[in-house]
Amino acid sequence: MILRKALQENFPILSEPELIEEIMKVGYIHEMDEDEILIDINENIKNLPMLVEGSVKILREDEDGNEVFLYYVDAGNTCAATLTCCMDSKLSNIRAVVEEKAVFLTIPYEYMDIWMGKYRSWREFILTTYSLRFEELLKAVDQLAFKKMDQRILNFLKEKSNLLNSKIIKISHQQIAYDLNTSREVVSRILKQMEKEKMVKISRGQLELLV
Amino acid sequence: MILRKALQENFPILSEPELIEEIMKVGYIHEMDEDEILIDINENIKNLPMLVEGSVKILREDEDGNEVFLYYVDAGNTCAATLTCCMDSKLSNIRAVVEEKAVFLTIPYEYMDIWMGKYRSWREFILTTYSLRFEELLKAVDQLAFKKMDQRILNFLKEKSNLLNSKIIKISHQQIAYDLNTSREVVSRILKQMEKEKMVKISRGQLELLV
DNA sequence: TTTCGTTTGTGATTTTTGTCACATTTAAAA
DNA sequence: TTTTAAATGTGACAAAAATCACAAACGAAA
Repeated sequence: MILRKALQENFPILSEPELIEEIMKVGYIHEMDEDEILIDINENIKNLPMLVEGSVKILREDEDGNEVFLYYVDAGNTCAATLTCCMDSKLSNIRAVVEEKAVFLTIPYEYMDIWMGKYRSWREFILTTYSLRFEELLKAVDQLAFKKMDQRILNFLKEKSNLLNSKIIKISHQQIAYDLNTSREVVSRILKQMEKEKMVKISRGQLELLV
Repeated sequence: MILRKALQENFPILSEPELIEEIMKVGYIHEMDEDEILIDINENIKNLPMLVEGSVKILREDEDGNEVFLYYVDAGNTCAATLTCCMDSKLSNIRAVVEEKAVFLTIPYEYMDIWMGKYRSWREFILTTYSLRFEELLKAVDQLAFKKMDQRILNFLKEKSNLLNSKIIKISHQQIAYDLNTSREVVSRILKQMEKEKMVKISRGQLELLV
């Protein structure tokens, strides 16, 4: 019952009644707390997590363990990198960490392909997901290729503020540094400068975005 | 006849005979020379170009006209960004420039969705394309996020050498600078250093990769 | 052969980012 | 209240990249 409502509200694109019935049969609800790792790098993924509540941060890692933030996935969406893994049964090439306490609707991967042939709206959902994630990834490329660190920090804060729907962001300078693959000192200096320019208000473990 | 052979050789994944017949009916062959722009930013794309011969370079541009290289598409493939455009009838968010004289098999966009429902192998082709391009894009992110300019140049040359299947690469320092969104001087200096380390041999308008 | 445009070389300087070594501050736990 | 760990501030310095201002070399065309 609750599942049905969650589907209707968050995934209205999935409109075919028979598809919804199938999802009800094979999907199950799963919860995870902030900072828990939903998907790790090189993990073998057997289920597609469709996000019903909360949000997830997608990260990329290099050989030395350096991380870089790619994009957020929030309610009504799922991660394209995961689609790939499920379909081709490959290992995950990204990490997904719960950003806000999350509720998932989890679909065993074997149905993904079956439903592709059977349900028009499932096809639309999968393709829309790819399309959206591709665009998100291009936005990440833009930041990395064209922006200096001050712009990247500002943009990162704006995105996060948007996601949380709050101008107040609980995060340490070190965490920002991890997400943007830079050093804590650099973040601190730039934030200080931004405070001078009345763009943020700095408190311990918290920032208020003023723009 | 030639078209049928081109399909068989380059897109063996498209295995259903009826699909092949449909492609024969609605697809047509199109040629383009080196440096011609196949798709430009903000272009409205009405056809899906499936690459039968040659290769194409995919670029991203920012507001100021700076460019950055994303990945190559070669025979047997198509561009994911273009899929998105065709399906959702959005404008292109990337530029595609012919790298090696190219032959395309062009499909009017209205068939893309129809075939998704009708042909299993077409679905596989589209999803495989998305999956491959997504991975390519992640590789581009890795370069931008984690590598210094010397590594990026070396990697760029290796990719290009691989694509062309030749250790000899005809390119100016300026063009490398454009593709990596840096300055010509930086490229020249780093190449000079790489020459000292016996990694390349520099000639005017040409490089030989020694590693 | 001379001319001219493109390509490459290079030194000097600045900006941006990263690193190191500590000092301080603050919130929470003991 | 005291202790402790995490978070932040800061100056000095190094490294990487960008910018500027030319000089030189080369190849194609006149």
